[in-house]
Order: sequence, then C-alpha cells, then structure tokens
Amino acid sequence: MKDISWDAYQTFLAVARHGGLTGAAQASGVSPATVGRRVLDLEQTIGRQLFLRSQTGYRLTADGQALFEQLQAMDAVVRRVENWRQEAHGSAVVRLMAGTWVTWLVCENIQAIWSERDGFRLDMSVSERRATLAHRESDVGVRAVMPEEPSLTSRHIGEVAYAAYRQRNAPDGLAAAWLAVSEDDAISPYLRWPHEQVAASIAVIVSRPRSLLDLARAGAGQAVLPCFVGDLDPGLERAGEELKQLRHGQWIVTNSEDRHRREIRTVSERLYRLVKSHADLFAGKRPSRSF
Amino acid sequence: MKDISWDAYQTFLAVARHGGLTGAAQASGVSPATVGRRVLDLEQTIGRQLFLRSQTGYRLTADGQALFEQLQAMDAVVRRVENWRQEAHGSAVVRLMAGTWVTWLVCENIQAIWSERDGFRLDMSVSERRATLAHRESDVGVRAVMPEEPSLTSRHIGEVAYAAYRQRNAPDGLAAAWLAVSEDDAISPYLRWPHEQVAASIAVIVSRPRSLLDLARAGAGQAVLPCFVGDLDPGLERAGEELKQLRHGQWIVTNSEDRHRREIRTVSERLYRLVKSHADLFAGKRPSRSF
DNA sequence: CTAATGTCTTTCATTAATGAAAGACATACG
DNA sequence: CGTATGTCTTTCATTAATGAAAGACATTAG
Repeated sequence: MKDISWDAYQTFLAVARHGGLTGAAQASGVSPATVGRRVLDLEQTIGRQLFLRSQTGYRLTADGQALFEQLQAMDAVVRRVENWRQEAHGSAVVRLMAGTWVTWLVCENIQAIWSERDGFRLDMSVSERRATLAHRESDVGVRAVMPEEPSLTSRHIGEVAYAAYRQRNAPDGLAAAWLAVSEDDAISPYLRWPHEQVAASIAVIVSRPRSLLDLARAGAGQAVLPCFVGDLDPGLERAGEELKQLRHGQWIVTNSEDRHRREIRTVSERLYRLVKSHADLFAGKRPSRSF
Repeated sequence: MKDISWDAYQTFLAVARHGGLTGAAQASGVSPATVGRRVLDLEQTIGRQLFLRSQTGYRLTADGQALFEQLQAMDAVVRRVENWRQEAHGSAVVRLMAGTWVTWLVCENIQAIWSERDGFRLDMSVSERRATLAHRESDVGVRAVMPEEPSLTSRHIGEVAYAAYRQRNAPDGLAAAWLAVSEDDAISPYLRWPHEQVAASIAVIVSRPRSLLDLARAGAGQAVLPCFVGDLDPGLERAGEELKQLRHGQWIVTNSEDRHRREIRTVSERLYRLVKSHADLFAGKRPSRSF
C-alpha cells in the first residue's frame, strides 16, 4: 500500500473532467504523455481500473466515478484556498495588448477569453505600435511581426488579409469616397495605404481605426479593414479584391519569464484558440461576397 | 499566479504536523532537503511566509495556521479515499518476522507498533532461522546477521547481549540446573550454548525458547536469555556475567522493492524506534542485579 | 564552559520525471 | 471509399527533482 501522491489525484480529476489526456494536459500545463503515465501509475497503485481508454478519450469506470465524486471535495478545498490566497494579496491581472481589431474580436468573444470565475482580471489595452512586452508593460501581446527579442516567446497564429469594405448594397456614388485615419495616427501599413494609394479620394478622416468600421457601416464610404472584421460584419461587403501587399503574419507574444504563470498561460492559450478558430476569416478566405 | 501542485499542500501539511523538516521528511519518505525546497517553493508561489524557521524546527505563522486549518479538510478527503481504497480490495497486511524474543517485545509493546486506526493488519510470525524475506514471505524482518542479498535493505539496530537468568532469590540448590531447548530446535548460538558448555547440567528441555522464560521464572533452573528479556522481568535475576561470546548485532530488514509501501515503512520505523528505545537493555547495560 | 545532539541549509552527482516527436488507431468528413 | 483530423501511446534525449553528505547553527547535557 504505497502512499498516493496528491498530484496523482489532481491529475486524475483533470482527466475525468476533460474526458481525455489531451484536454487534461493542456489544463494542467504538462504533456499528454505525462498525464497518461500518471493516470497509469494511479491505477496501478490503487489496484483498480479508473478509466476506459479509447482512441477518442478516457471515460470513467464505476470505480473511477466513485473516486471522482470523492475528490470533488478535495478540489473544493483547493478552490477555497486559492480564493484565500487571492484575497490575501490581490488577484492577478493579465494585461493583454493588441491592435484595434484583435481587441475588437476579443471583446466580441470575451466569453471565450475570460469568465467571472477565472480568478484573474483582464486589462486590455490597444496599441497600434508593436506591443512593448519587453518592458513588461503587458503580459500577452499580439504582434504583426515576429519578435526578435530573445526574452519573448512567440507563437504564430496565422495570416492577416486586408480588403476595402463598404456598406452592403451601397449606391455606386460612394465608390470614390475613402475613409482613413489621420496621417499622424496611421502607423500600420493598412492605415497608410489610403494615404499612399488613394490620397486624393479620402473623404473622411478620423483619429481611431475603430471609427472606420462605424463609418463604413453607416455608408460614409469605403475603408481598408482586416478581412476578419469586414467579412464578419453583415452590414459590409468587399469593395474590391484582397489587398495582397498588406497581408502579414500574426504572433502571440509573451514574456519568457512570465509565460508559465497560470493565468497568462490560460489567456494566451484561449486567445490562440480564438484566433485559430477564425483563421480562415483572418486569411480572407471567407469573403462575404464573391467577385 | 502559478498553479500550486497538490503535492506542495501535502508537504506543507506534513511539515506543519511534525513541526520540522526532519519529521515531515520521514513521514513522507523523502529527504529533508526536498521537503525544505518544496516548502520554500510553496511560500514563494503563495507569496506569504508560512513558517518561522529556526534551528530547532518550523513553526507556523498566522498565514500558515490559516492555510493549515483549511487543508485539514483536504487531508480528511484523502483519508476517506484511502479507506475506500482499502475496503475495495481488502486492507493491507504487514508480515513481521522476528525471533522469539523480539516478537515477545513487540507483543508487550504492541501499541507502539500498531493501533486500531492504522489501516493495515499485522501478521507476526516467529522464526528462529533467518527470516526469509528474499522469497517475500514477510515484509519486515529482524535478523542477527547483516543480510547480503542486494534485494534487501537493512538497518542496524544495535547489539544484543545474553546472560543466564534464574528466579530472583532462588535457593542455591538450583545453581546446577540448566534449562534448554531440544538440540534439534537449537539453531541460534544462545540456544546451542547450554548444549555446548553445560550439557551435563541440563535439567529440563523444551521445544520452544519462549518456555525457557516461563520455566526460569517458575524456579525450574537457569536459562540463557537475551538480556533485554531477563533484565526486564522483575521475577528474574542474572545468574552470572554477560556471555560475551554470544553477543551479536541486530538488523531490521525489508525488501528493497516493498520498503516504500507506506505501511511497511510505518511498521519498520516504529519497530526501529521501539528497539532503539530499549538499546541499553538489548546491550545488557541495565542488569537487574549487579555483580 | 565544552561536547554532543539535533536541526536546517547548501552543494553536487545521481536518479527520476518530463516533453517532443513519431507511431498507431479510431472517427468524421467529403 | 479515401483523406483528414484528433486521439492515445511509445520512445528517447533532455530537463528537473532528488538524496547524500557536509556545513552551520542552536540547544541540551555533562
């Protein structure tokens, strides 16, 4: 009767909850291989089979179910301790820095990134310039260029395509009216594009990129927007082909030192999933109207 | 907010309970160094000091006390799970093999070795031959020779001295009457001694060494007994000096493979303490009557 | 006061645990 | 029906955790 490491119980719970090694591994921050081994060890030690294994995941046996129910109480204690821990020294904050449109996407899908019971707060800030993670101004960032700083860890999350958009079924008279941000605020290439290519046709100038979407939807003219924004808006349609020269990659960036922090890993992972699930949209592969 | 391994909580509890690294380490079956590191990590992660460290041990701080009280519930769950585990496939048995007299000592001090709420059963068997742990016939053994088998782990527990004993204040007429076990059953040197040294004076022969004590106490003659037996019996007194040629060492032996099993470690450790606390008696340093 | 005991801590070689990648297999999809 | 996706498992090089021993320090005993 070897004694059972409490970690084994923790692992068991994760597998039972997620129904498989992969999910449990991600939740625990270890590899599926490790989770599998630990569950195997636990079964060995307890002397009972706890899971029914299949290629599609793990399912609890009767014994596993019994253990699972007992361990709920253990998990409850840990949650209480975590709360105690937080109230002791203030809950953690995850600072997420991204561009206007990724921030917009996150806001639209906030439930996929953060929920009430997450135990950390989210501090989102918009920056068109490259997120300055190196100076620890934020914990998770989304960048359009692969970071070179060795202290930053990056993860490629696909391509971003751009196109011009206008109000759906807009009168042809608007074809010439362009919307843009002021030249001073136009840092990103897609914001500079109108100034460089159609400067003479710029009808309305705003200071925030976010306003471009509102203007276009209101029928003020056409604006260059990321495809995932324009194609996702039922009130907009493409006003031309993808502007290929604006296409660029996108990376999630975290500080190498902090990326192990649970809540940072959580946010970064969820963000990754969110963007990945919109990968086609980002890449401009789902135009709301075909040409 | 890195997540805390449940093992860390387990370690914390052990330290809090035992009041120090050393005790906690023994209870957990790891080294004090590891326990110290884990506690340090936990404090680091929680961001609060949990213990007041001193050269004499660890004492809980206020925060530590708060955590300790919360974790009690966690431990309760684990204990319940352990019970469930046992009722599922029969509770564990620890097989303890020792000579007549160590077995006798254990029986006299059974509360130091086992208690009702231990969660395992004890199966004591007496063997004058060397305990055959190699074949897994028992889990914990006490031997008079250092085992050579590499699969066995041994721990020296001191020296054993022998002397002749007789009824206290016995009439002198009994000086010549010796008590012995039958030559066939006399395997250990101390049992062979009467046959080799005072064969002509052997008055009573029994098959079990245990009977020697009863006979001597009843005034049937004198018998060679381990000093810890004879000196401990108020009804006996030494009938001569220690028989130095019989003195030998003594070892607790466990199977290397099984010695990590919790209950085996428990029994072996308690046995060690019990014998150690009688070390002087074993070594014959506390004669009930001085010459 | 000195020695002895018991404690924690640190260091370093060793051991055990881990992750990445590849394989194997089932399921879902076109 | 074949392809693609997602899962678990296995292998092996790497990394992290560990234990033994020595050091440092306080306390206790003589």
